[in-house]
Amino acid sequence: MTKGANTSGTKPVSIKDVAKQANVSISTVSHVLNGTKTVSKPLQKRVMQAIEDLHYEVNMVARSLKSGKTNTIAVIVPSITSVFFPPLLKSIQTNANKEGYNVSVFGTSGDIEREKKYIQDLKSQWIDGILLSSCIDTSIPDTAGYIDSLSTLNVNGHPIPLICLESSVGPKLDAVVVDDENGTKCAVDHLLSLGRKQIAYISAPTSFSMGKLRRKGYLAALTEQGIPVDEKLMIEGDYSPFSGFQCMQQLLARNVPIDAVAVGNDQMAIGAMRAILDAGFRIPDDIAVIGYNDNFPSSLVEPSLSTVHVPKKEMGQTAFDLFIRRSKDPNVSPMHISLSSSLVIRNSTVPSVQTAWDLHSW
Amino acid sequence: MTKGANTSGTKPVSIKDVAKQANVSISTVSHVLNGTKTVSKPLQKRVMQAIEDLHYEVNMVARSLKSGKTNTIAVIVPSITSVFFPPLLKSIQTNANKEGYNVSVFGTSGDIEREKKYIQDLKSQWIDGILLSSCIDTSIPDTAGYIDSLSTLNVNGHPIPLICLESSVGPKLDAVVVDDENGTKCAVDHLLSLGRKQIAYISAPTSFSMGKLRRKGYLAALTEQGIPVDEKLMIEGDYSPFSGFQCMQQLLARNVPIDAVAVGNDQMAIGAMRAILDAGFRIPDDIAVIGYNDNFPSSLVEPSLSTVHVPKKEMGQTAFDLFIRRSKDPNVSPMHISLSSSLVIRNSTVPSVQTAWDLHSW
DNA sequence: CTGAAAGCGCTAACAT
DNA sequence: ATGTTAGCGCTTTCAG
Repeated sequence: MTKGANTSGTKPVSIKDVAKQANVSISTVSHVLNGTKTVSKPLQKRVMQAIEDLHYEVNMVARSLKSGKTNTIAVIVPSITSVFFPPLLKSIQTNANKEGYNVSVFGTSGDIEREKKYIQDLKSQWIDGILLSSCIDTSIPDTAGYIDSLSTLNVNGHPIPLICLESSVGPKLDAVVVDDENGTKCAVDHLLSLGRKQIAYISAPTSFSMGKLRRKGYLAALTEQGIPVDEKLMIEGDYSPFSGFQCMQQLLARNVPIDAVAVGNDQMAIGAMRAILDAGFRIPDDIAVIGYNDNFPSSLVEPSLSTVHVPKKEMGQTAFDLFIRRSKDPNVSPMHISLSSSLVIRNSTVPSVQTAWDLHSW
Repeated sequence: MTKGANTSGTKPVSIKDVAKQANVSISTVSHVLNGTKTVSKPLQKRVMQAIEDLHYEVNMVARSLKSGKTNTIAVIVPSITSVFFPPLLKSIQTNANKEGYNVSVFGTSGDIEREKKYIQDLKSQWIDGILLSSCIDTSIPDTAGYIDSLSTLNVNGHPIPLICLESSVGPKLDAVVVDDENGTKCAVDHLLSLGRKQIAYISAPTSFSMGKLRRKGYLAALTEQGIPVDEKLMIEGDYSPFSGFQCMQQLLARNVPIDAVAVGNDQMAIGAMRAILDAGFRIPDDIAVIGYNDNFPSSLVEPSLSTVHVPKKEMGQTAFDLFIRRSKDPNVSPMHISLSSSLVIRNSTVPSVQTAWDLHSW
C-alpha cells in the first residue's frame, strides 16, 4: 500500500541483499536496475520482487564513485536574497529537475574568496556542472589566472562544464547574458524621447562586464544625439537599493541640473527614487527614473518604475541548456548567448500610462 | 604560487599516488589528511609536499562512501521565489557553511509528491539532514503515515535528522515556528484598539498548522472582546498576492460592512490592498489592513503595510542548531521552538506614523 | 542470458 | 609510528 519507504528499518540493504533474496547474481540486479542489458522476464520479476520486499533503494554515493557522475549541478550567485536571483534559480531548478539533476545553490555575498572556495569544494564533490554568476572583479590585475582556471576545471580526468550567468567572464567560457548595452541604450533613448537633456547615470559596478556594457549603452545613446558626456552626471553603486539611494543623494549634491536618471538595476533605481522624493523633487515631473531588470518591486513602488525587462526564466533555461550541451561534448566551442531585453514603461517616466502591481511572481 | 588547483591535468590523482610519491603508506597519507593519528614531522612534511606537487584533492564521494557522511544538508521549501524564503535560506546557508556543511535547496511548488520525491532522492544521496517546510495538507486523511515516516527517516542504518521549518508537522519532529497564534492576536488587538469593529480575516491555508494557528489568534482576539465571529468575514487564500486580491474582492462582494482586514501573510495582504484600493476605498480610513511576516515589499507599497515581524534570520539559525543538536544525538526528544514575533505599525493602520522603505535586505 | 570479479578512492581496524 | 588490508555499494568488463 504505502510506497516502499524504508521507514523503520535499521540495517542498510544493499544490492547484495537483493541478489541473495532473488537468488541471482549481483550484476543481474544491477542490470535490471539500469536496463544495461536484457534480463529474462522471470529473473526480472524475481529481482523486482526482492527489491520490493527488502525496500531496497540505490545508494547514489556508491553509484557516483563508480560512474563518476553525481547528477547534481551547482549554481553560484553573489546573493540569494537579491530579488533578481530567485526567479532565475527557480527556472534553473525546474529545468534541471526535469532532466534528473539536483541543484545546489551557493551565495557568495560578493566575496571572491568564497566563490573560489565553493568551486574548490564542488570539484571534490564531483559536481557535474557549475552555473556561475561570478563576483570577480576583472579590473583587478592577476585575475586572468583565475578565469583561465575556470575554463579548464576538471575532475576525475574530465572537464566540469561551467556556464557563466548574467555576466560573461571570458571568451573561453559559455555564457548567457542579456544585451545590456542595447537595453540601456533603449532606456536612455526613451528618456531622450521624453525631451530630457540632463540624464544622469547610476552604474552597476563597472568592474564587471555587465556594469561596463550597460554604461556603454548610456554613453552610446548620448553620443548618438550629440550630447556631451558629463562625468558629473555619472556615479557607480554596488547593486543594493541603499547604494542607489546614496548615489542619488551625491548626484543631487553636485548641483548639476538633472532631469532624468538611468540606473544599472531596479534595486538601485528604487533607492534613487527614495532619495529624489526625500529631496522634494517629483518623479517624473522633475526627474524621470528608469531601472533595469524588471523585478517585481518595480511595479509596487509609487510611482511605478520604468525599467528594462530581463527574461529570467529564459535565462535559466538557456543556461541549463548550455550546460547539457557542454556535458555532451566538452570540446564544442564556447557559446555566448545574449538574450534580448525590452522596455517596460511605467509611471516613473510616463505618468499617464496605466500600470498594475505584479501580483503573480512572488 | 597559484593555489593547488588541478587546473589542466587529465589524470585523476588519488591518495595512492600521493603515498607513492611521498614514499609512505596510503594510510599515513590518510592520517595526515585527517589528523586521525599522530604522524612524525618528517613524514608529514613529505606527504604535504607530495600533495602540493601532485595537486592532490580529496575525493569527497569516496570519503562519503566510507564515512557515511556527505556534509550536505537539504532545505525543502514550497517556493524559492516567494519573498519569505530567500532570507531564511540565506541564514541557513550562512550557518551551515560556518560548520562545514553545504546546502542544497529544493522548491516543491507546493506539490506534496515532489516533496516526497525529493526526500526519497535525498536519502539515496545520504544527505546528512533535511530542513523541511512541508507542503503537506494535514487535513487530508492518510497523511499520518507520511508524517510518521518523516520521523523515522533513516539511511545507512542511522536516522536522518529532519527539522520542520515554519510549520510544525507533528509532535515527534523537531520544529522551529513563530508564535503564530499570539502574533495574530496582537495584530487583531491592534486593529481593535483602533476602534475597528468589523474585522475581516484572510487566512493562510488552514490545512497547515500555521494557517490554523494564525486564524485561531484572530478568533481569540475577537472572543476576548466579546465580538461575535461572523463567517462572512472569513475567507482563505493560498499565500500568493493574487489570491489575497481575489479573496478581498469576494469579501467586499459579500456586502458585509468591513472596516479592517487582518491577513495571514504579507503577500496576500498586499493583494488585498490592491483590491481595496481598486474598489475605491481608502486605506486605512475606510479599511485598515495588517499582514504577517514583515517582508520587504510591505515597506514599499503605498500606503506601507502594518504587519507582524518574523525573525527569518533567527529562524534559520535556530533550525540549523536543531539539526546539529539532533545529529549529535538522534535520540534526544523532539524540540519545538517558537520564535516570538512583534508588531510593526505602518500606514495601513496608522496614517500618522513615519515609515521608511526598507533599502537594505533585498 | 547470467555470474564472477575487479576496482572507483577512501577510512580504520588490525598488524608490525 | 607506520604499513597492510578489508571493505563501503556499485558498475562493468570478461567468462561461461
